[in-house]
Amino acid sequence: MTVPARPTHAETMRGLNLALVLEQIARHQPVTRARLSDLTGLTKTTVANLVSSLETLRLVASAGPVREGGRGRPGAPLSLAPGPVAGLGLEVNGHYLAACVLDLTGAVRQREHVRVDNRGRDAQVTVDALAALARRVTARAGDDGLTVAGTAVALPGVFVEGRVNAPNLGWEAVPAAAMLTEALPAQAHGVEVDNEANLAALGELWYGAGRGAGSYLYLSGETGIGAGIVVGGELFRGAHGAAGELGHVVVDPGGAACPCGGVGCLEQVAGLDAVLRAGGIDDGEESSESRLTELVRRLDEGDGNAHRAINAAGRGLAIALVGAVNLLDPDTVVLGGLHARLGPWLIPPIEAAVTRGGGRLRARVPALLPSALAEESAVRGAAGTILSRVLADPLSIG
Amino acid sequence: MTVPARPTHAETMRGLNLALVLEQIARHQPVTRARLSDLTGLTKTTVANLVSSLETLRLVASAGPVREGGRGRPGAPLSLAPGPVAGLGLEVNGHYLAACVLDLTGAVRQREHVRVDNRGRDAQVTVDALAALARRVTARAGDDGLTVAGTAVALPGVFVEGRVNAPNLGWEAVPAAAMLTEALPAQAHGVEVDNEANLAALGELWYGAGRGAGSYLYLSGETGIGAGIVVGGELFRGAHGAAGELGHVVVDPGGAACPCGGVGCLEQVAGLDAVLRAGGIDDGEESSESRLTELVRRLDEGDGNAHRAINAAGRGLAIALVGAVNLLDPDTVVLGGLHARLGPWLIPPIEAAVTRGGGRLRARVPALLPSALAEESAVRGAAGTILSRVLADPLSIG
DNA sequence: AGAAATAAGTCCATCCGATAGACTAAATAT
DNA sequence: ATATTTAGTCTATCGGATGGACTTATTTCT
Repeated sequence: MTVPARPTHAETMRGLNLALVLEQIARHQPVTRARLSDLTGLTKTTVANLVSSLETLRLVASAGPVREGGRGRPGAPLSLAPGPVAGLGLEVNGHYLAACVLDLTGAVRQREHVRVDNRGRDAQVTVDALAALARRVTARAGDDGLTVAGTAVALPGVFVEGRVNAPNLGWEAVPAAAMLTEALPAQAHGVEVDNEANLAALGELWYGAGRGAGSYLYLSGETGIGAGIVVGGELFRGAHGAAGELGHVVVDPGGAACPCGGVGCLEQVAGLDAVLRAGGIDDGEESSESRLTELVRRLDEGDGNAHRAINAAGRGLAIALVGAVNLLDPDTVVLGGLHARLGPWLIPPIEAAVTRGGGRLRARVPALLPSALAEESAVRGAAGTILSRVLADPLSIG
Repeated sequence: MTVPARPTHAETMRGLNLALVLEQIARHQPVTRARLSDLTGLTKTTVANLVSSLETLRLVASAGPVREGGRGRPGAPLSLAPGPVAGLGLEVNGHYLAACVLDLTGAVRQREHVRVDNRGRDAQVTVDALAALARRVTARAGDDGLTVAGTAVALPGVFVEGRVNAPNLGWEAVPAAAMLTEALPAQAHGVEVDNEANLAALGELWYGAGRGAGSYLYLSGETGIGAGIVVGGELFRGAHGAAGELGHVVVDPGGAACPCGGVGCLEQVAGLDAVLRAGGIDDGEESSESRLTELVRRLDEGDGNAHRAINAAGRGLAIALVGAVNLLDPDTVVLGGLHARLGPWLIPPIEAAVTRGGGRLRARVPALLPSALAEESAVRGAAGTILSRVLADPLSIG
């Protein structure tokens, strides 16, 4: 269906085949050249050629001779090199800053998580703190023999023409990408910025609850509610990159007004503040973390207000998800953040509603899973973005 | 991001470049080889080579020497050949059968529309009638010097493992693709079957209201309500091809039960039957066509029931569309079928609601347009599907 | 009108990268 | 030890894009 916009010449062909071989190595490692020839449909000769390029790029290395006792000459097994290429993932959230470095094999080589209240802090101050964190982590990764090939940052906001609106941070039209490029170490050139829900969805896809799924909806619930939509192993971003604003789907036509301008938005019944308030937990001075823990305690105790709050949230989520499932046809739904914590109470009623609503239309009802990476989904996804680019275009690291 | 699953070799490269050149000819015709070289980034030599292949495939021909008074030697302008390659589009609907033949330039070379009530008719009978229609149209196209390169069929149903469930036709698990392949003329080998809303969305995309849009939601409203989702010029089908079931989005949590198993589905307030019933128009013997005309008459007259009915439908559609727009981020919404007819009454309130709901989050509120092709969207889209395949892979026509 | 300039299109030698198949290497089976 | 089997390398070849020289058709300058 899609025709490439650019011409294809011999080098393009080589790039595509390099990526193809590298991808198969990643998927089947350790793997011999002979097997790669079968997997890719390329000749043994060509595979040997491509592999030798990948070796000089230091993306691939021969792993120990893992034999499995066949007949003829044993093959030389190849695997992704655990260095020097690495991806750096960063995250800014209302309540913390986080960073992690992944090597090509997807292993976490560095991680750091700093609790700090970023809500309402000056954007420049937050960016500087993030840059400092990035420098620390990058330095430690360097000591470990790793070179960061790129950086991606997860932000809880919507991107409009290169500027970020992040209500939960108090950011309005902040040129985050530019500020970060400025503040980050030079080797992190070409910083990418993306929505937290999108990157968390990718994190779960590559390293967490979505690994088997191939196509799903990741629900990112904190103060705001967003969704990352994965279809056929790729993120669905919509026309302007603003897809997935599940928090403002209407779930209660007669309900309360929302700051977004609408009425009865999901966020108003299933967002963090709404749930805590309805659960009878005061704003107070405490962190939302400890207030959430308190809510969970009351739920365990059987407190009536807490249960009414979570039932309302469950009903809202069910309505929104029935709609999303009907529109998007995913095969799994992953609950993250707040809703992963509340999974034990939320999942059964939502599952029932999704099965009922439109259930007769569909061959299979999507499964509902809690996030597997908890607060790390977004940083892992961010770092993975860099790795996935390297895998898709090995020559890009020059 | 995406790595091709298949190896790339010299011939693959050629195929891609052929498609690239052909696509540019389609987009910029009439166009000279020199200009194509600029547009594609391929050398003059290569372009000349590729064009000569396209000429022997009879996909491209030199159009009259349209000069624009430049200096040097004038170029030989190339255009898509208006034959012999053509695509055949078919449609089965509750109330009619339709067919059309498009040549490569997208011109309608044959069309036929047969009013017939297919609801509850035996599927085999309907398929045979469709095949007869296809044969007639194909024969006439043949007299006109056209060869049908493929056939696509639009059905108002959901596809589950190759079988169609089409409640509005009374079809359950009908192996439509197989039956059609059997019944249709041999040259139509490899018949494709797709959802009516999807093909109508493509029809509007290529030849109708979506031509400028690039990314939109097409609302296909008759007895059932479906949506075709176009993003970046491509159809979004979801994990199992069942995306776009907008009719079963929940818009009235306390509302009526729907045969799908859910409660308060959009179809129950904005589907054809629901609107007619609420508008006080009896079932009777008349066709839904004439009943709809009657509703429009009463709306013009200012009848209270009719207005209440359409207001309820508008509210439901607004809720569903606010959700869909938030999730999918299209830049346009196109109303088709029933809702195109009722556009004058529906569009203003929906537009207001979509602007309110989530309006502050988005840079631009999507435009709302009525369908430009009316009942022809789906057949045109179906035929266009064939043409788009030829354009994307010129060698496929051998 | 003739010459110079300009642009389009063709021809040819070359280069890049994949291929097929012969050849070498390293293991097991007899 | 020898035959067999499988892995990996080497070499000639082929398909297809390239760059630059060449031819052709038209406008502009003199």
